[in-house]
This record gives sequence, structure tokens and C-alpha cells, in this order.
Amino acid sequence: MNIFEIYLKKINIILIDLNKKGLIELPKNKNSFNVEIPPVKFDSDISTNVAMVLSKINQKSPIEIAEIIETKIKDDSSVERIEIVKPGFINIKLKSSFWNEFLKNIISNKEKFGVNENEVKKKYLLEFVSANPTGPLHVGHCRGAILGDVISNILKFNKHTVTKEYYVNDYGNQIISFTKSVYFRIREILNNEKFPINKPDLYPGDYIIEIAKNIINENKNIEFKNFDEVSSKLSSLAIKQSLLLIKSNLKNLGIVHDNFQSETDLVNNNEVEKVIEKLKKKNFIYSGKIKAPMDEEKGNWVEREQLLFKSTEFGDDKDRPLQKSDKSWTYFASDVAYHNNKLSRNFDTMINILGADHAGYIKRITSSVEALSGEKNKLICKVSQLVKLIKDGKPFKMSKRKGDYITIEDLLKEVGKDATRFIMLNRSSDVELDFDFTKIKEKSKDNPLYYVQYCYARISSVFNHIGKKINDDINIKSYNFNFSAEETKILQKISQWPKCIELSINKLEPHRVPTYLYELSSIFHSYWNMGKDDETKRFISKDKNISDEKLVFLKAISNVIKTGMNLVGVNTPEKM
RNA sequence: GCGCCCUUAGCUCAGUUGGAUAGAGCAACGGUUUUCUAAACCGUGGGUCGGAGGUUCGAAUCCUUCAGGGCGCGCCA
Repeated sequence: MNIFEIYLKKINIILIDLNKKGLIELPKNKNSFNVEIPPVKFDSDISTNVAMVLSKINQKSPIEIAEIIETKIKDDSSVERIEIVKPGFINIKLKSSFWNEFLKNIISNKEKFGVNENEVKKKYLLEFVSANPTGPLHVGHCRGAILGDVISNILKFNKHTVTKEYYVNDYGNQIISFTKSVYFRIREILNNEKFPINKPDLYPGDYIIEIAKNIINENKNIEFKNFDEVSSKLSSLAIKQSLLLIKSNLKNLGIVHDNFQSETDLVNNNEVEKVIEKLKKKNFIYSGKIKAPMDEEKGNWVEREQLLFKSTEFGDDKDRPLQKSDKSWTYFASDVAYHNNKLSRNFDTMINILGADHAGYIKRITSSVEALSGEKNKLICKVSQLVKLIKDGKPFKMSKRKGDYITIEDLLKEVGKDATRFIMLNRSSDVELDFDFTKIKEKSKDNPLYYVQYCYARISSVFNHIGKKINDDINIKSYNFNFSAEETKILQKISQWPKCIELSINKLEPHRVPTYLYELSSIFHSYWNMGKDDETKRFISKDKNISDEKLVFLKAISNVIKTGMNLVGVNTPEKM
């Protein structure tokens, strides 16, 4: 139940009616009409800008237009009072009967309140994480992982179908290095040969030792005598091991993918050749040369003829190579094949969540999807910016070369799943995020997670006092309450929940959910504390009773908090 | 050099897809606990929304331009 949508429709009907009577002119495009919450000082519930938008086309002042519209809005049975304000806003105060109906609706909808029933249901493919299968996930992967997971949760909440997919880059040079590293660790364990720690292309991390041990234990029959002989077998064993690690990291974060798509499989099934043929037929591929990047030292650059994709036709700054000099495919080539594969599975919309360091890649991959499908917004890429780790007030740097980076496992051990998810999601993904270890662990009030959870725990404690559980259904005989100013504030805030969901989806900005939950919690905490000064405002009276009205408010707030926290994927403890 | 992202209070950030006198938290200062959880609440101070132009009834939001910070720029993925 989105009250803003309801009133926008009502106003549109009124405008059409006034137009028929020749009282006002209407523009063709009504997109700039809106209905929203007015600032608190006006003591109104909803507000519309239509009079100002209509001013020009009608050659009348916004106030004059507003007065014409006002006469019609007055007829609506839910309207208590209308106020026309300065530039031309029409502010509407709704009758308490409307809000009573609203509350009744929320209580009966339970966790379904906020679902946009009118939205067309779509089939989404969401690709996220897709980190190289050469080791455990580290903090750098964490933000994108959570972002993707919560976007998926919200889409599903709105009854869309979502397939969560992980693209496994198990083809290419990094896999050869990784396999070699495992091989040397195996030799170290079995033959006591020292691991060549200074070789630059090897992975020094300790987790390689664990992988080596597991492979030795599970494959007693394999002899690790010659790298070239075992490399192909060993490679797949090692990848399998690191995927197990990655899956367990993700599971501990609360994330489970539906599908793992292997890059090697695509290559082996000749899907790259097929997609290149397809693009050749459409004339998007040619053999040519590209310019050196500006910061490349001149000596290192060898210009050569190579197979290129015409991404410049879609606005990219240069055409992109598909084949390396040894004739193997570039990462981009197999990724085009992967996206062709995605397209063949007929999703309405495909979303990729990328890290900031891959932002430069977006143009070419969306270009390829446009070339293949002919549709411009078939693939949407969302970038999550860097996470800056801060410990004891100082930035904490990780070094891949030393292998000393902080893994997701470390993170979860230190601050836990809930804090990690909530804090990582709490900021817009467009801005860098400070992740302050010490603050998050402090359980202080700087920590928005506790603030929201505390709200739920307080409500739960009231339910305990009256011998109920917070999840129990409540039976209200009749909804006929008069609301205080504080309660109206709560009602207004709750009425914005569907809008929050809608914006989170439309803009792929799920950080709006924790932000909203924080604001709602803040209003609740004020409401709670009113009982400190004024005993009549306490939830539970002296004779251990609770009024239906207060019960309804507690239930409504806790419903929204619970729903929201579920979307974020964190717990709502009943006691803290 | 080019592309993408960012710049809002001392610090970290929101800002309802262009609206009304720009909002939170932290930090600072002052107050609230015989009372449903003080992990909370209330109050005070703090702003040229990076700068300059433009678009219009109206700009933190859109466009142009400049400055500063971040990320990236063939055979890494």
C-alpha cells in the first residue's frame, strides 16, 4: 500500500476531469507530477507539486491553479484539510480514519507490507563476486558480495525472479601461477623442497599450504614428480579446493549463489568461437591495431595486428582485443561468450556487480551485449567503490605480494556477519567506505546496527511484559484511534517504506534500506523515551495493560524493522 | 593525456529520482535513570552543498567548464 501512488492517481483523475470541463490545460508528459511528504512544520501528510508544474502551460499563477484543484480534492472522503502554500504546493492533511485504515492494512499484510504489487514481474540474472578462484575471498570482495546479495533479496521481495550467478575465471595465466604455487607447496610437503618464495608469479599465501595438504590427502595415487605431467589434473583439483573455500566464505557471509559458470567450460565448448562468428556476421569484428595507452613506456609497447571488437561504435574510447599473441582468448573474449550464454537463457534484465577497479571495463562489456542483443539496457553494471580499512584510527593497507591481506574469514571473526553486512551496505555504493574495525567492535552508539537492533529488542521486551511474543499475531477489535503528533510522525515514516523499496530497486541503491531503518528506529526511540517524562505515554500502564493503539504501533514498527533487516540479511535479536 | 566515480557542518555521511527555512551520527557544551532495556532520549552551537557560468516558476540534484581526491587505461582477470 503506497499512499503516494494512490494519491497521485487520485489527483490525475481530478486533473483529467478539470481538463474535460475546460478549466485547465494538461501537458502531454505528466512525469513531473509528484506526491510526497511535506516538511514537518506544515502539519500535513502529503503534498503535491502539480499546481506549479501546470502554471506555465495554463498561463496562471501556481496559487490560482492550486485553488481550482483544491475545490475538487476537498470532495475526497479521506481528506481532512487542504492548505495551499507559498510557491504553489498543495498540502493535504488526511483524516485519522485514513491512517486507521492504513494501520489495519499494515498489520494484516505483516512482512508483505512494502511489496510493490503493480510492478511488472521480471526475470533477472545477477552476477556478482566472480573473484578469481585462486584463494579465499578478502575484504575487497566483501562489499560487492553483500551489495549483490541484498539487491537480490529486494528484487525477490518484490516478487521478481532472480538467478544469482558466479563467473569462475578458471582459464588464463593466473590459474597457471596458482597451480604452480600449489605444486611447489606439495613438493615442499612431500619432498621437503623449499617453496621458491621469491618467484614473482607465485602465490605466497599460507592457504596454498592447506590446499596442498587437502589435495595430497585426497589423491594418494597421484605422483607429483613433473609439473607438466600433472598440471592439468592438479589445476582442476586446486580450483575445486579454492572454490570450496570461496563457497564457505560466502556461506558464512550469508550468501549462496544459484549457479557457478566456468570460463573453461565456455572455452572448451567453443562458445568463444561461436560468439565471434556471430559478431563477425554483424560486422562488429575486424583485424587491426590499437594505440598504446598514454602511461605505457614507449619501449615496452609492441604494436601488432589483432582481432578487435568495435566497442567504439557504442561509445567506448578504443576497440578491444579478443586474442592474445599466443592465439589464446583474452578475458574479454570469453566474457563476451559468457554474456552471449546469459542472453541465450532469456532474462529480462542482467545485472553485474563490479569492483571499482573494473569500472573501466563496463563500457566494452555493455557494448558487446548491445551488439549481440540489439538492446541498450539489457545489461546494467553497478560498481561498488573501495573499502578503506581503518584500525586504531589509521588506514590499514594490504599487500597482495606479501599475501597479508585480510580475508572475509578474518573480518567475520572480528566483527561478525551482521555488523559486516549492515556497515558495508550502509553507504551508497558510489562512495568509498570507511570500515573502522575498532568502532564496529565497540558496540557503541556509533554503530547503526545496534541502534536498529535495539529498537526491535525494546519492542520485544514490551511484548514479553504482557505475556506475548513479538511475532504473535494481534487481535484488534476496531481501528478507531486518534493519533498524537508523535504517532503521526511514525505513520508518515512507515508510509515511506514502499517508496524506499521502490527507489532501492529502480536505482539499485540498497543502502537506502539501512538508512531508512535507522531513521525509523530514531523516531521509535523518541517515542519510547516520551514515557520517561509522562507516565501516560508509556506502553504498559500501571495495571500491566497495553492499549490497542500502542500495541498496533509496536507491531507496525517491528514488522517493518523485521522485514528490512531480513532484506539486509541480519538478525533481529529479541534481547540485547 | 583519456575514461569512470567522488567533493554537503571540525570528522563520517543522508538527502524521497528538480521542490518549501539543506538533514543525521560522531566530536564540543548543557540536561534526563526510585518508572516498559540509558546500546536510549532532550537541548545548544556549527553550512557560500569544491569554484564559476547556464537551463526554469524553483538546482545540493540536470548541462558546460575549472580545481582537488580516488580507480582504471593491449597479450591481469
